[in-house]
This record gives sequence, structure tokens and C-alpha cells, in this order.
Amino acid sequence: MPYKTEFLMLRKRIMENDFLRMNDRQRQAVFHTEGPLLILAGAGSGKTTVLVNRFANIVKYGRAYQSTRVPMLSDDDMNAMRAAANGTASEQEYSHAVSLCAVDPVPAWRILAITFTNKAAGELKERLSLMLGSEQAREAQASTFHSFCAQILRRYGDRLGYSNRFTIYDTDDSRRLMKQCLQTLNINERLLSHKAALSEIGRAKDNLLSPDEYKSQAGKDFRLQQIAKAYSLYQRRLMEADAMDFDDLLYMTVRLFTKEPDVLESYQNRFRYIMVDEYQDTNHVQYRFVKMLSEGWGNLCVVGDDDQSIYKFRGATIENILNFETEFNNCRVIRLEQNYRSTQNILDAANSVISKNENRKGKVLWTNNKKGDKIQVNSVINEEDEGRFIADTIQDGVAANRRYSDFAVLYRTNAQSNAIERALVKSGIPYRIIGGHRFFDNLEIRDAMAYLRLINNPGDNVALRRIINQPKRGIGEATVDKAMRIADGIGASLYDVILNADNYADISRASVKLKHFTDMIENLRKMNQDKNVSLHLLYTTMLEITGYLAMWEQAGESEAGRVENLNELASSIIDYEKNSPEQPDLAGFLEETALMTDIDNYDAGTDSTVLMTMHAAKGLEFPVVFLPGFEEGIFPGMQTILQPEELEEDRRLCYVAITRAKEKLYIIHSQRRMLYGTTKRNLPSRFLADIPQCLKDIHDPSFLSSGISPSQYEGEYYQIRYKKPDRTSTFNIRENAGGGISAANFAQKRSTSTTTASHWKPGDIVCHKVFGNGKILASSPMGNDTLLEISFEKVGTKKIMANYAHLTKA
DNA sequence: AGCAAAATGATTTTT
DNA sequence: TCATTTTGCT
Repeated sequence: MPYKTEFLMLRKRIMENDFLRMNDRQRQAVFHTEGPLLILAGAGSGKTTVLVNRFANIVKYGRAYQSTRVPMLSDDDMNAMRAAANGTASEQEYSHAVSLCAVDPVPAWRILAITFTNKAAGELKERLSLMLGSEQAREAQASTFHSFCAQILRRYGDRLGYSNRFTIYDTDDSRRLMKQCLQTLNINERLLSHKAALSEIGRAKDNLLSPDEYKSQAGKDFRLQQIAKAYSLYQRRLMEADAMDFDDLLYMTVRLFTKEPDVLESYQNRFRYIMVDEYQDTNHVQYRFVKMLSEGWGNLCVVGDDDQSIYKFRGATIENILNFETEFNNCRVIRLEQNYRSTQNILDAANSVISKNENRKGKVLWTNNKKGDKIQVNSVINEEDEGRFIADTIQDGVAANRRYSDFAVLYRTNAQSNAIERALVKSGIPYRIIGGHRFFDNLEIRDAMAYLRLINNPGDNVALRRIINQPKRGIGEATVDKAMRIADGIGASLYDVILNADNYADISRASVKLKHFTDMIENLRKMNQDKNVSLHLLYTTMLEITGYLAMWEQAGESEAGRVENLNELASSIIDYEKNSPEQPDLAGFLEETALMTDIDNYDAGTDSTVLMTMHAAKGLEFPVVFLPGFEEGIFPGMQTILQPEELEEDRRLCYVAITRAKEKLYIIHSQRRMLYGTTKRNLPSRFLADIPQCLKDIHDPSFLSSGISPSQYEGEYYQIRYKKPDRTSTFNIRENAGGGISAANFAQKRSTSTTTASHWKPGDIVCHKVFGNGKILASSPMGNDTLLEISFEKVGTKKIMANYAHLTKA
């Protein structure tokens, strides 16, 4: 045999031996390193294992498996190869053989692995460090979309007009800011809720539309025009506050890449291989981001499962994964369909449910595991009965040698947890609820964080407004609103305005109080500059001198938890100081917490049953799973029943839920259920009917769950049941009685105010509420508004936005 | 400015 | 039903 052929053969054998624990398909995915690759990884098919091994393969062997390149070889070399292939090599020989095999191996820092959660990124790093050693793993760029983008923007954000210490606004901050914007714009929340505005703006950012682009797309549609105005103001205020919201992190990064090709190029060059986890959950910007980055080397590997796409409501588009093959030429597709988790019966049930969906790639899971028990379907009388059934079953299981932690209860909505919790408490079953509200969402923690954010970035208006009167300092909303208007007028931050409150007639009445507040903050800011002051000292001092801690301490026994939480935050600051890889500072701490969630610290260690939503359970597995609330109107939910696309999403969610179970699955539906104060009677879920009879073991005193044909779920029966007019009509009455401005009225109001704005001309003498009389020197249109330069009699020349200054002709 | 009473409106939520 | 937000009043 010519040595070249033998070498190639030996190389394959050595590499394959190195990844023996995987099945054929998994190994194909590991070795296919060049070009675009789509891995369709079914539930429980060892996706993370593949990702980690693929990473290791690239570091160790590079593109060797797909290459026919052969190095110059001596006899000693060939002997080492043979020994390595036969498993008889010494350690030295083996590593020599590996180095002969490798073709362009790549250091870990040239590989990018993107996940959605910190938890997934952490897991990946952990498993990489087991495989490659901690040094290599530390270098690896394994991060979430958001943290990776934040990293890029901290470096190059100045090119978009942000500082390198910009603040990251979370959803709550965004909501507050949007509310303020709508108020400024005089947009009634009834006509455009802050929620609707934000979700529309989120969609705009997802489509890479700037406020101006959005505006020109809006055309004459009144509502869209309102949204365009809100978008442009919202974005302006974010920029003035040196802040970005979650969507901005991606949107701005893609804009940066477009605007500054050298930046894009440097990242393209760096990352020779890119892997994206949970690709079915990506949205449009994320797709663009990944596509741009991968255009350098073209080595993009995405892993996902179209059947587990359950985050459409957050902007995920299943099309990204469905169209991957057509978007990326010469794409290789590998399906991982062998499941290592569940029994055959559970998989069959999952397969039969998901097969009812139209919009999917198609995949059939199989397993070598045994058939196992049938799916147990239980009908109960009400939610109390449901809880009792779960509790009893867990106790029976524990009596038969199961652990509490073997059981999980997965529900559709958080509201369902109450009844179950009560039952578990009654039976003395230890349990934990995952999700719900997070530590960092607690009011007192958010307040404390707002103080820290303000110290870090005094331009952070949202933080400032949050705590300026917390504890009560006699600074009311009216004062803050006035100050905000002044700030808008002169293009300064709210903080700057109250810092010089004396200078503004409108708020001078409160100037002593405001001065007291800013003095406090200024002192804290000085402390923060001082390198000898540790972060936790800054924090505890802040709690002291602001009186924030004292406020809760005086609030009595019922608020003791808040004081505890504030102390807990101190320990997490100390934790950060201990573990921070760099010099710990305030900005670093805020960065870390902004992108952190504490669903991350679910540990399977303690022996308690877990309760969580089906969404939160994605990626987890449990020996025994309960799925309560399998009823029409709950799951699928009322809103989804009439929308085919939504229904498909709920069906995918059902698939995710079923495939969490390893051994035993209980599905429960209740005849009656108390929801939002009224008792409803719901039919069993159509998803139950999707599971073939032969897989079900039905425990049902009545006839209801024993196989209803899908046709019975459509039509009038439901119209009557769910569209009963009581609530709807009262809602209408309420709205009419509410005294809101009619759409026509509202339109008129707006248009008059905007037209007057443009009427101001240089030379006009005007009166400003704050600054008094003055003469307009110049006027220039800016966005939707007009920038006026006015020479005031009392305060000199100021630049003012016409729409926000309440000017009158003098 | 600050409080109590009344109204409102409710999936899911990786960042 | 229940938590949050707006309102109406002092």
C-alpha cells in the first residue's frame, strides 16, 4: 500500500477512535468542519456533546478529516501512526501521531460559540475545560449573543456615538423610558400602549430599521406614525442617557459592522469557525449578525431543532432554521434522531403530537431504550384535585424509593402553580419553583441598582427618576417632569438640570431639596473615583447616606425581607469582587448583572420536586414528569386556538414538555378550573387526542378524555364557550365610560401642536415658561422637531427644541 | 406631595 | 382572583 493511502486511512482511524463514544451521525457532525453545516438535533440527542466534541476536534485536528493533505513522512512517523491507530502507542508516540494528523488546527480563541443563555455558555465552557484543559477553555469565545455584542460595543461603540461604559437597559427600564416618551409626545396609552410601542420598535430593530427609516415606511398610517415618533424619541433619549436596550445590543452591532467594515473584518478574520446553539430561537438580526461574521471563512455550524422553537413571541423566527439550506450554499445537513433520554412510548407520544404540524423539517426520534410505561392520562374534578393527585403520586413514588427531585411539574402558565403548591405544602413535599420573579427584579434591588447606575452614569435618566424620591425627599413627579422638560429643551441630562436647579425658575422652589440629593450623589461619585474604596464599601455607604436602607428598616416586620435582600446584594457584590477576572469596578459589576438572570442557578443537587413553566424546562430532563392543565383554553391557550401559527407553536411546546420525561409521564386535565376569579369548564386538550389510544393509559371516571375527534374542537361550541359576552361587553362599557379622547380629537390635537412648532421664525419675540422673554436667532428643522436658538433677556442664548418648550408669542 | 380607593387587565420571557 | 396602575381627594 502506498504510504499516502495508508496514512489517510490511519489518520481516519486515529480520529475516529478519539471520538468513539459517539454514534455515527454525531461523529459526522464532529468531523464536518468546513463550510456551512446544519445539525438538526432532536430532543435528547446529545447536542451539547456534539458541540463540545466538534470544538475539541477543531482544536486538535483542524480540518484533517475532510482534507487529503499528507505531510512528509519518515518511517518513524509511520510507525507512530500505526501504533496510535492500534491503540498501542506510548504517550509520546501518540501525541506525535496527533500532530502529524492535524491539518490547520486552530487555537480555541479563533472559534466562536454562541448560545442564548449564560447557563448554556457556562456549561459549554465547563465541558470544554474538561476536554481541552482549563487554559484552552478560558480562551474560547463561548458567550451569549447579547454578551458578545456588548463586548464588541464596549470596544467600538464610540463609532456610533456611545461611550465605552454605556448602560444596558433591561425590559423594565425600557418600559419606564417608553412611558415617559409617550407622555412627552402626548400620546394616550389607550391608543398606543407602551407595551405595543416597545414590541413594534423591537420588531423594527429586528428588521434593522432606524427611526428615520421606520418613519418613512410608516407612510400615512396614523398609528404607525405615532409609533415612529415614539421610536425616534425613545432612541434619542437612550442615546442621551448613553444607554442601550437589549435589542440595541444586536441592532447596534450589526449597524456597526455595516458602517465600519474594518471592524467587521477584524472579527471575520479572527473567527475561523463559528457555532450557534439553539438556532431555531434566533431572530432576524441574529441571523444577519451570524451571517456577516461567517462571511470571512464560511465555516458556520448551527445546531437546533425546528420542533422546539417556542419563542416566537420573543421574535424568534422558525424560518431561519427552515431556510438555512437555501441561505447557505453547499450546506450539509445532519439529523440527530437517536434519543438517549426517554422510553419508546414517550417518544412515540411526542412524535405523534409534533407530526400534526405542517411547518417543519420532519424528523422521527427513535431510541434503544425500552418501551416503558404508557402515558398516564388522568381526569380530575378541579385544580385542587389536580394538586392532590400530583402530591399523592409523588408520595407513592418516594415510598417506592424515588427521590423528590425525580419529579417535575411543568405547566403552561405561572398562575397554575398556586394550586399545586398548596397541595405540595399540605403533603409536606419539598419543592422549588424555578422562574417566576428573579432576585434582580425585586423592587428594593432594582432601586439599589438604580443608585449604583446613577453613580456610574449620571446621564441615566431612568435610574435617576426611579430613586430621586425614594426614600421620600419631597421631590414629586411634577418637579421631575418640569426638570425633564427643561432638560429636553436645552439638550442636557436630567441630572445636569437638577444639579443647577437654582438657574431654572420652574424648579427653583425645590432647589434646596434637589441640591441635597445631588450633593449626596456627587459625594458617592467621588468615592467611586477613589481607587482605594472597594465596591462593597461604596455600596454600603450608598445605602447609609441615601437613607434607603433606613427606609426599609423603619418599615416594620413585614418588609424585613427587603432588608435581607439588600444585604444579599452586598454579598453578591463581594462575590463579584472576589471572582472578577479583571480589576473589579462598578462598571464591570453593572455589566455582569445587566446580562445575568438567576434562572441560571438551578442546581439539581438538592432533593426537592421542581415546578416550572414548560418554557423554562427546555433543555432539562426528569425521570417523572407531570403535565397539568391539558385543557382547551389553557393548553392550547385561549388566544392561540383560533390562530394556526400560534397553535403550531403551542404544539411544539407540548412536544418539548413531553420529551422532558425519561421514564414516566402523567398528563392531567381538569373538568373545572378557577381562572381569573371565575370557574370555567374546559374540554380536554386536543393534544391529548393527538396521542394514539394505544400509548395512553386513561384514568377517567367520565367519558370526556377517551378520544374525542379533533373536529369537535372547532366551531360553534367554542364560540359560545370562550366568547361569552359578559366580560367583553363590560370591557366596552368601561372603555366608553373612561372618557378617553376619541381618535379624531386626538389626531387634531397632535397636528395643531406640530404645525405651530414650525411657525416660529427668526426675529420672532417669544415667551418661554422657564426662561422668560427672548428673541429667536435661528431655527433649523431636526427630525420631527425644530431646533430654535433663542436669545433670552434673563438667561442669555439657549438652544431649545420647539415641540418641548412651551413657547408663546410675546 | 402623598395617600387611599377604584379601575384594569392577566401566556410563555433565554437577554 | 390578585397585583399593579391610575384616579380622586386632601
